[in-house]
Amino acid sequence: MLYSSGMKKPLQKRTLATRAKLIDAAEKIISSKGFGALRVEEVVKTAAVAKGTFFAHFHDKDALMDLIISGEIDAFLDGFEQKASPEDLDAFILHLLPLLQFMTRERYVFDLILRHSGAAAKEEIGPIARTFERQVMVLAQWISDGPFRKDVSTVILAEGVQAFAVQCMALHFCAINNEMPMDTRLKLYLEPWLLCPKAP
Amino acid sequence: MLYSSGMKKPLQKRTLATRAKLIDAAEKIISSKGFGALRVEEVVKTAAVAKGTFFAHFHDKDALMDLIISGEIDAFLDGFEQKASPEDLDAFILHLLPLLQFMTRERYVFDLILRHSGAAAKEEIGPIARTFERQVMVLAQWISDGPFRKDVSTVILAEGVQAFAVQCMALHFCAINNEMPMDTRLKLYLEPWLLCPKAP
DNA sequence: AATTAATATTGACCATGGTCATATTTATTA
DNA sequence: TAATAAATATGACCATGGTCAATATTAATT
Repeated sequence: MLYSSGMKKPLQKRTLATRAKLIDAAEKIISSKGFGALRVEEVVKTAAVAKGTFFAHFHDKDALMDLIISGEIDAFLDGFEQKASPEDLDAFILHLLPLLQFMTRERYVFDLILRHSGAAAKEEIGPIARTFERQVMVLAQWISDGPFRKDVSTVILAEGVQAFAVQCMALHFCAINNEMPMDTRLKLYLEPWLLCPKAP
Repeated sequence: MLYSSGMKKPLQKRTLATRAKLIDAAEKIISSKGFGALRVEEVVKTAAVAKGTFFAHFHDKDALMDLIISGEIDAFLDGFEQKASPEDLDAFILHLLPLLQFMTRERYVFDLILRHSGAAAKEEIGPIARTFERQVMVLAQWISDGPFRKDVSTVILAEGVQAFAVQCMALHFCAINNEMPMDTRLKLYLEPWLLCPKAP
């Protein structure tokens, strides 16, 4: 079974070791071939365990991806919390951009993130969904610290930024015509969203 | 092969007939068991053709879904174009709601729509992606006709509405806690988005 | 009508994610 | 430490989407 934070005794050395072997194997494959090329068969072969073992540790392939990708997103958020809040809209977008670029580095990754961002339909909220909540908190802080509109709750504003970011990322995968870079498009949305009761 | 609008001679009676059989079979299955339960095997069995035939008509299962779902969305948009534009924000949301409810009737459907809304990574823009473009046009018209802000391009505003709607639908699938109905949440976003330079 | 070219259909086969009864290992108890 | 219970690991097996060389049908050409 899958041990997520707050569950009963996930102890037992062997378990942790196997789990680590699986994750290591997966990360190795991902770093050489990308997320989309990961095959469960190859993970278990690399980790030298049986196929069934994989599914004893992760509910499905998505769950492993969820875990690994959320780890990367969390690293970005850690970085965000380190740095000072951006002092204007351009800096705001520039700060955010690397995360958006990671999320769109592969179509597969973006689809998976999208699919998991709204929390699993199940009872348990997944790792990526948690990073989305955390992202809202970070963005809300940025907004609260910056020269942005004050007539709307920072959380709503932050959720809006997230929605616009998703929109931009989705359009990023669009057909030929759409050559507008993500950050340019994002500014198009965020200007009227964050700077609305215009200050001169 | 798949004949999308604007391609060469899709004629030949037999082809059209087979294609219709496949779509009919799919719709029959969907109406009785839902989109998520559709199996290609069952479609071809119901349509009394071989499995390979399915893939001669549709690039993959998603392509068929794309076609059928886009048909339903287009029906909503037809309805929207029939009726007069909503005269305030509440009516705006109420008009839109049935479409959002259709899109969220099954998790499977929502995921598929999301995946296809940003246009296939390929060269050809798919049916659902086209409905999204069309939706922007309809929403832009609504916005232009209604008592909404005029300081931003109606197309940008419409794209924003779409982004917020997607956000609300995604959150709709969230875990237990999230009991806020979609329309309530949508209003939370659209009020500051569409009514920003507030009129009394 | 007969021949040829283009198009459509077929179904055995493959790739890959996921299941589950059984076996093995670890923890607990007598 | 031996016996027992609980937790883990195993791999044959299944479900399902998708491929493709071979076959059959329709259209075009003589």
